[in-house]
Amino acid sequence: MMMTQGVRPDLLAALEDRGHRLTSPRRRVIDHLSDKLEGFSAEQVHEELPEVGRATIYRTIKLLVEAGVVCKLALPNGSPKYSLARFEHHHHTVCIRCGNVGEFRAATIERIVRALGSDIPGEILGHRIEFYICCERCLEREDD
Amino acid sequence: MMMTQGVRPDLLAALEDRGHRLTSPRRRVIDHLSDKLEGFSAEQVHEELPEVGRATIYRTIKLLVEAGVVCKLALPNGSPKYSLARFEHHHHTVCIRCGNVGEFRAATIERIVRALGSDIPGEILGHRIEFYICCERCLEREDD
DNA sequence: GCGGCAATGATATGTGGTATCATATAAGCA
DNA sequence: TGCTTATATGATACCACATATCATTGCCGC
Repeated sequence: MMMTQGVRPDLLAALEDRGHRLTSPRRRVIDHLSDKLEGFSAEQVHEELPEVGRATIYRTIKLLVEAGVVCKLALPNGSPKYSLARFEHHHHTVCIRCGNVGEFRAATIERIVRALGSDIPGEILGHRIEFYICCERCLEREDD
Repeated sequence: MMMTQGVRPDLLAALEDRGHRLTSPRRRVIDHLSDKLEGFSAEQVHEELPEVGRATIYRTIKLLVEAGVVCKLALPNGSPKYSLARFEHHHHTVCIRCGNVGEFRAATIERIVRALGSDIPGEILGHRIEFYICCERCLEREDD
């Protein structure tokens, strides 16, 4: 099982390492996010933390994304969603029923991506790979 | 080379086949899009076709996306972009310098996606794969 | 050619996010 | 420990991208 207690210091350190101040609004946002094993939206965090300004919520999440400890992904309709990054480089599964976000690493994908380099004209700078799924929990619930 | 003249009838037919009326605003939008070998945004089309209402631009593009003849993709920052669909199922390359959108099909990717099914808990409903590149034209321009 | 229903477009609203800027505060330094 | 100042905050305004509303228009099947 993933250790959840370890996330908070990582997020704090990520900001500190990049020369940002550990202000109390930022601590509050990070405390709040540390619990979120599922994906979250910025608006949702804003509703859950009304004592922290909207702009600060967005700014803090943006800093965490830039630091690589939170990732921004997109639902099929394009609406944004954030999730804590557990692995360095990975891809996402998003359950389109419950919105749960999973992570997976796949060496095969990385190998394919490299191999595709020759088919694609120009220089590959990055990629985005997301799988839209119906998760096991939601599949079970459908059987009721 | 891709035939460009053939796109317009395809787009018109896509709407007609789904029971939508071929109104003059829709024809105007489709006429305009037929030329667009590069990606485009809805706002851009709106600016270029001020005589067609904003809502109608968005509605028409949405219908074309639903019909599968236009695809919606996202830049790395998440901002949306549309492109004419040349192939049935494909993935995109987006040049982050000039915004040009390319398409590619890769049987390898589809095979990998199927194989990954066993690694991913739940049922795979769809996926999104986008490559962010610097296209050849922009690479050349950098050499100046 | 006409009537109904789909489509239009002006307007308002919603969501996700950034710019501005006066005020507050973290944290390096004396 | 308390000063200094660059950095961060948050209220507000604004922007991009889009959808909801609804009175009016016009496509197209009869």
